[in-house]
Amino acid sequence: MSDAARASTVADMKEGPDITRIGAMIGDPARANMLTALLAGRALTAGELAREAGVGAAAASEHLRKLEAVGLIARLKQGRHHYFRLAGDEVAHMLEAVAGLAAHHGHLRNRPGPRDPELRQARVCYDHLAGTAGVRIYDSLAGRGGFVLTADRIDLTDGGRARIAALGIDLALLEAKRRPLCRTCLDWSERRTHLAGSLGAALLDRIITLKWANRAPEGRAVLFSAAGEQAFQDAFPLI
Amino acid sequence: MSDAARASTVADMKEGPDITRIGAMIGDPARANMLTALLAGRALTAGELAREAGVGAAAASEHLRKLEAVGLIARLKQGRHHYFRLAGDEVAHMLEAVAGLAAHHGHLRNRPGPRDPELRQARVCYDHLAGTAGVRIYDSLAGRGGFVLTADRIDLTDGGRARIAALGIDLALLEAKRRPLCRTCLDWSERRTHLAGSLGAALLDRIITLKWANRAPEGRAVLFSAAGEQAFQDAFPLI
DNA sequence: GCGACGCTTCGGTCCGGGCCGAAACATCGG
DNA sequence: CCGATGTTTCGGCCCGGACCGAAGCGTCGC
Repeated sequence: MSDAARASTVADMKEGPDITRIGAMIGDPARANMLTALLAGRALTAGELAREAGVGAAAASEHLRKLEAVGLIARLKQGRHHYFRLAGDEVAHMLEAVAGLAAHHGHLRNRPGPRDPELRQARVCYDHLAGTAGVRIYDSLAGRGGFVLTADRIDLTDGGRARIAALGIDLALLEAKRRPLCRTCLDWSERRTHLAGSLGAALLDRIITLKWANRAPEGRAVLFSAAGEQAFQDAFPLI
Repeated sequence: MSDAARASTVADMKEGPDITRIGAMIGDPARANMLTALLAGRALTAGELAREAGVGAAAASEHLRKLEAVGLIARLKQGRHHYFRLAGDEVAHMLEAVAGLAAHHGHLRNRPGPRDPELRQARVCYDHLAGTAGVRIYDSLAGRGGFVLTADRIDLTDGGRARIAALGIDLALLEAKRRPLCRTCLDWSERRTHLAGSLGAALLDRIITLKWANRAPEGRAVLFSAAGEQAFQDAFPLI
């Protein structure tokens, strides 16, 4: 049997979407490093991503072209720089799901790194808050009847809406957008669900605006000030 | 810069778990087909997965060893067969996330197909009946005192022997063989035990001989006729 | 005991693709 | 215009790994 004949036979057997292309993207170390770096939610240039991946400019360009072709990242040309970002929160959600499995099975990176505790405490997951702080938001809202879980959705209750509004977030503005308001996202460090979607993004944005915390200049860490930590815990009490 | 030096530099930059190994598993077409086949929730043998993947037994064995080492699938040795299933619902969730992205961007493959419900209703498990029908045989015999369960054996009672004989099965012939008469086999679609062993094989053979059902020309499906379905339910009433 | 069957291991082949250096292209500042 | 800088494209090297056939085990059935 020729390779072409076998390939077509296999293709006929397939059921469901073709997950091979996406898996191959994550399966390469250089591309995995790029995607992990982009999980911080910031747009990075080709050169920066080449350094993150540990490869030369030529190899990086090839990788970025493939990632864009598959639809995992988006390109924005600005002057002589090419900026790249994740294509959407669905990509971030998928990457976190993979990372969760990897962490569960003990496939941790060679060196935990000095920033690892900070990352577990609070980090950016694409555009919302993850880590202990992210889970706290979810638990606080859930524990006080802030939302109700249906089969596959989260719906805010009146009480939950009031608490969100008290933080200065305009819910009507968020709901006008096509993007889902509430989504769950599995946390690889806490192995718990936290809040994603436009509301999750708005909450992170509000926390930064209120200066409760600042984003680290590089990476995904979110650093709370002492006063900000206190205000955050008051805003999202447990039980 | 040497490869080793670059690798350590990259390791220092890395944040979070290593997603590369899992991505590489999904990235190979043969392994992706295996995982997709296992997404149905049933346990499949190495040979069946080799056919699903479109590769030989040797290549399939290699793939299954790697998938098991990474923790995506679990192995259950049963006789000379090796059954494989997904390691857990988290694996399924991750695969669904990847498949969702693939479907959103790429093109859909063949849909699950009409055979799937038939397989869950009645299918061949090595040489005996599994699925809803297989479980029904076990439940009917057990519920009416057809056999008694000891620590590790199943023994037919006189009442059970009479019911088997009434179907036209020569029990003395079966017992003359060295193969165990009764065995239990875990059903992966029903998650229940059903009847295996030489009696289980004889029952399936009898059902085919009596033309209550026919085996599908391909695959494992067992298709009951309307009259055969009625006769089957009369022969194995519940409670 | 024997052969048949399913799965794994071993040895070897071969192809895809990841990488780099060099050159081409694009953009900016002067 | 010019060189400097960022990115892509091209040509070629090379290694990892996917694959198969054959041999080695273990299990089943007679």
